[in-house]
Amino acid sequence: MSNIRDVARLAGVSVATVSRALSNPEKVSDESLDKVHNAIAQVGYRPNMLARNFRSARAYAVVVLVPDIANPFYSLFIRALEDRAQQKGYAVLLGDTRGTTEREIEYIRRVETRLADGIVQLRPSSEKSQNNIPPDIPCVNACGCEYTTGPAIRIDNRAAAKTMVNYLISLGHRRIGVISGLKDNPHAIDRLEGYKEALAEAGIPYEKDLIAEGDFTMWSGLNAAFQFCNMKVRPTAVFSMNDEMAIGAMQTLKNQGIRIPEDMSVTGFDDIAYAKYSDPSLTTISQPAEEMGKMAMDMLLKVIEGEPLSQRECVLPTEFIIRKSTGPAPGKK
Amino acid sequence: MSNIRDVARLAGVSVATVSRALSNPEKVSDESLDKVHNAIAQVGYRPNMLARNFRSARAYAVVVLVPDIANPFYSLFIRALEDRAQQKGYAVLLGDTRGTTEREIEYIRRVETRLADGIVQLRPSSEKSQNNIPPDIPCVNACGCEYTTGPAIRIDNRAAAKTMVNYLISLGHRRIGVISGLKDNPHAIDRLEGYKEALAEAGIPYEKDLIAEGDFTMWSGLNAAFQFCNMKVRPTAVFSMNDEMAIGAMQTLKNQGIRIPEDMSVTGFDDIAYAKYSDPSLTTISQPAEEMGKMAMDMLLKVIEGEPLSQRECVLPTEFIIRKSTGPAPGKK
DNA sequence: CGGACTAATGTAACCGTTTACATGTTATTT
DNA sequence: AAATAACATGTAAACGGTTACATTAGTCCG
Repeated sequence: MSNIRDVARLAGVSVATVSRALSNPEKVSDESLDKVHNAIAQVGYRPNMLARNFRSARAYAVVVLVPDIANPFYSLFIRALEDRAQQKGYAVLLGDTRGTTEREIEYIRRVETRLADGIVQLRPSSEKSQNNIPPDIPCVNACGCEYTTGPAIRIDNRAAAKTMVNYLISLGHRRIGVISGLKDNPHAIDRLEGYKEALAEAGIPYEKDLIAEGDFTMWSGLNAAFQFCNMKVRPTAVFSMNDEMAIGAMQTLKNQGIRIPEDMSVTGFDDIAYAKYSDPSLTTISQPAEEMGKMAMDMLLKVIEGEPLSQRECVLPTEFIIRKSTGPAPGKK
Repeated sequence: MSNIRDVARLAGVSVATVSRALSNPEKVSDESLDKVHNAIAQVGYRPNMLARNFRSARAYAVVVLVPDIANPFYSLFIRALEDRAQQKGYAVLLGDTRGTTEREIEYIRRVETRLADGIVQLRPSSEKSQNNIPPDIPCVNACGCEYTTGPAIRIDNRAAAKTMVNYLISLGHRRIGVISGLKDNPHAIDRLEGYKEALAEAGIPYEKDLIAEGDFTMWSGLNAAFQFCNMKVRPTAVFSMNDEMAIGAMQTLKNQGIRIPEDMSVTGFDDIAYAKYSDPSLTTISQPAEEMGKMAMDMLLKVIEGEPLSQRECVLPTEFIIRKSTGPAPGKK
């Protein structure tokens, strides 16, 4: 494998000139440039980026900490993140933590040992939930909530949830079930807040029994729905905190002979690709996953470069999408 | 940031001893080991992996070339791949090509410039389809077909398709539509081969009109289904080459008032998570995505280390899963 | 007791770049 | 014509580890 010295020798110039020809061509005469390019072509030289990175003390890589890459919302986000990273000359190291702290720490070590320059954190974190990332390492939280500290990209979960519940209320629903995420999940907390606000403003009392806990998987949505089926007085609408659980729940409801939306309305959150193709298609909140991925990368790069951020956190707008899984409450028109 | 020399000075030993204490502790006396560990703790030393990798001329990273990370089959595969990579001390560089050759080449350059040690290729390739990866760089094709050359992990697409079509035939179907991938996609070619074989063995003539071309997206499945709806004599079953297209197709069929499976059976391929929750749940072929991811990583590591492979290609078994989207052909029982 | 061997450690070269600084050449200014 | 600036290039010192080789001290054995 040829190195920069081979090229220099063959071109009849110094290594410095070769190096400059590659990274600062404007500082090199056209004549030298030619000689260098010919020599490079002749020996099939490829600069050793490992050496370059070592010298510049930069990995030109970022790790993305994601609870589960198989989750379609995350994969959409990561696709956009990676796209932007590639444009900027950075690599993306995949850090699927499977939700474990152990794994997360292993990946954080990667940046402590210089194999990556920073972290995009997709685990929603708040001041309460433990944060394993030391304060001195560049990081942006791309799935933040209202209590997230440090650089963050997020949506207004509370407002989005409130919009959705307001809509259900406007359709005449008064008993609105919730399929929540795990109780301590920051997103679940924010969204539940929005739910409560909407109820309060409509003068509907909050009932704890109407909250079923899930874990954002279809399977948990499927289970949660049974809780509603078995109630003496069933809710007429269910607000699920993500699309997967909503899809799982609809499965249960249909199996129990409950028609959607005639007997019960169901709503989701995220607007994953399948939401449009579920039966019935799902009324949901669309998160700008791609926009978030791009911004997270841009923001992280600024932190890495030490540039000041124009704003500590960036709250992106969501879109409210009405499809066929929601309708007037039974008995109303 | 402290380096190995700082540690050596503080511990009162040489840099060589520190280096050995970290990578070959058995070559160092207990006494020195202690001194080194204390010094490391005292200055908070973290070895600079960039330097280590540079010296060892290894990136300890592999790139995974994937046409689209948002495709659930791929993300499942990658999750497993990454898991294994992490175990073996390797990082996974995400290389979402979006199907473009340009992108693919940019990522291949990453290994030519030593930023990665090898490639896992998820784009199905055959001798015919262009292969941009130079023969000297370690690579395993993890989505191979019958004509894939070089180290490969794959399933027997032809046999799996044949099993599926045989099943449909056994239910009395004689007009069986196909939603294919792009004509030149190696998977589509293999699977179509299986389809033809099954028909031939049952004495059913092959009709070109029954083949609708899609591109593995739900949207294309949705479109393809119209082609069948508009036929004078509709097929009574549709064999889709992946689950997404099947789900899209079912959407169209249901909208046209065609009942599944009473009027028309629909089958998929891949067994993505949503296949179980679609309406009706989808009869499909399950690919061992996780197993494939693990094996691909193991295989690539062998190629990188220069170990001989016990077998050039590894063909993994698929599972045939019957759900509710298939039933007897109309009129049969 | 001396030679051979082993274990622990140190010294310094090396990996392939980048870049500060020095040098030489040519153009521009006074 | 001398002084100065601008440009192109070369020399060599980093960067932070690893490791071949040299050195020293201690052990074993005939």
